[in-house]
Amino acid sequence: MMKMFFQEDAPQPDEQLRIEGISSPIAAHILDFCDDGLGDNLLAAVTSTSGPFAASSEDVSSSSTATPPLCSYSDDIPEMPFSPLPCFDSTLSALLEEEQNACPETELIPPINETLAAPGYYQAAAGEASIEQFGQSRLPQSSDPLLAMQMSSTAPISMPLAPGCDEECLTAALARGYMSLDGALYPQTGAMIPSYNTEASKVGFFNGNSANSNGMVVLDMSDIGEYQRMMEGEGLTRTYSDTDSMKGAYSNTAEMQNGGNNQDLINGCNGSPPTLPPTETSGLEDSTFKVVRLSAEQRKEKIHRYIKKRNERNFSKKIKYACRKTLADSRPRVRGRFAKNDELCEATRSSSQNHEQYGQIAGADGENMLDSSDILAHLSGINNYSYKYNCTIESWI
DNA sequence: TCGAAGTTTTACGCCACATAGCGCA
DNA sequence: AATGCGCTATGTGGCGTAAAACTTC
Repeated sequence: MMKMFFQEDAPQPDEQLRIEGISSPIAAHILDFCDDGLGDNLLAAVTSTSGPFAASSEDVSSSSTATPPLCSYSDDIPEMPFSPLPCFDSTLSALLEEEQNACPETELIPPINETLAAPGYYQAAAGEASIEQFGQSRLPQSSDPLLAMQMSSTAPISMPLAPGCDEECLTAALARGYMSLDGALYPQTGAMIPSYNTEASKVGFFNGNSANSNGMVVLDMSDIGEYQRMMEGEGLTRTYSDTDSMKGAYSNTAEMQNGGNNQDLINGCNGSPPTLPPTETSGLEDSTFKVVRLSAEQRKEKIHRYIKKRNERNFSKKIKYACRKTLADSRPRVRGRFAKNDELCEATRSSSQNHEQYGQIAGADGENMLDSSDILAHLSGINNYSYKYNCTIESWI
């Protein structure tokens, strides 16, 4: 039934991608079950925060290349293709959790981007192996003054927030530590990014006020929450409803809506220095931003709730029926496929006959005599097959 | 810069059969 | 209402393979 559904009823992947105007299969996958308004928000999040993936292949034709823009920080840092997944996943995770609470059937839906969302991924996130996953969050190590200025508090590198991305998204991203805290959120503190430090569970934290030459402070992931609390206590927390902060980060409304060179602003890269908005028109004045300023207590509660949910996640494959798994594990296989019991019995009998003949021949001198386990080894799944199919054993006895 | 060739990665179908779930008597 | 029977759909894991993605020349 499922096959019939997918093959006959459901749009083909490519077709659906064209329909949805999404170039990313993952994004299309997400939209499959997010068509109740949430999908709109998600789509908005994708289109506004991840420019390269925002348009379909047709739309991309207007640009010079369909490939994501590459960051050119400095010579000693390899260029990394931009990927919208981490931030998007962070946003999505928070959104989906709410959806799952509302709709139990989502349990049957495979989790999106499990790898990125898996708890263990955080351990690797700070390592080099996974750094490209967060390419959009990398900050330049260049000595370019302009880029350095981008890293400072006065000219923050900010993550433009998608219309419809609510506070939950924000706290989710904050809790994961992959969304910039700079600019729109924490203009005085600098951007938090995954560091190049290979130590697990640590993130680099750029602090414009730091005495460190790089202005970078390394925090444990567990410290992020503490940092959040600290900032709340200092009254420095700003939501993205704060128009002042957003002005510095994103004052060009048209640019926001177009998605335009969002990545340029985010990364301060893409080969050329980011273009600072020429006007002071705040995009937050747009009616699409309907946000509520939360109190420190509410914010803390949301973050705590998110972290709690995250920790309670089960990212491993869900086995609905353990008995079926046991059976499947013990079921005989032929080239990976389940084999009939009769076929196995016949094959075993045949093997046993050959074994008997071969044993008579090779066993004369005691050499080259095959052990019964060698024959059994040719039958996939035979190791666990003795629970029921005793015929194979009996045939040798 | 482009294209061909080769390599690697990813996604999915296939298989048998116990079992859940349903309708019917 | 409870029980038994028959039928169908579902779920389970490892392997092969096509397709996609990537690399090299």
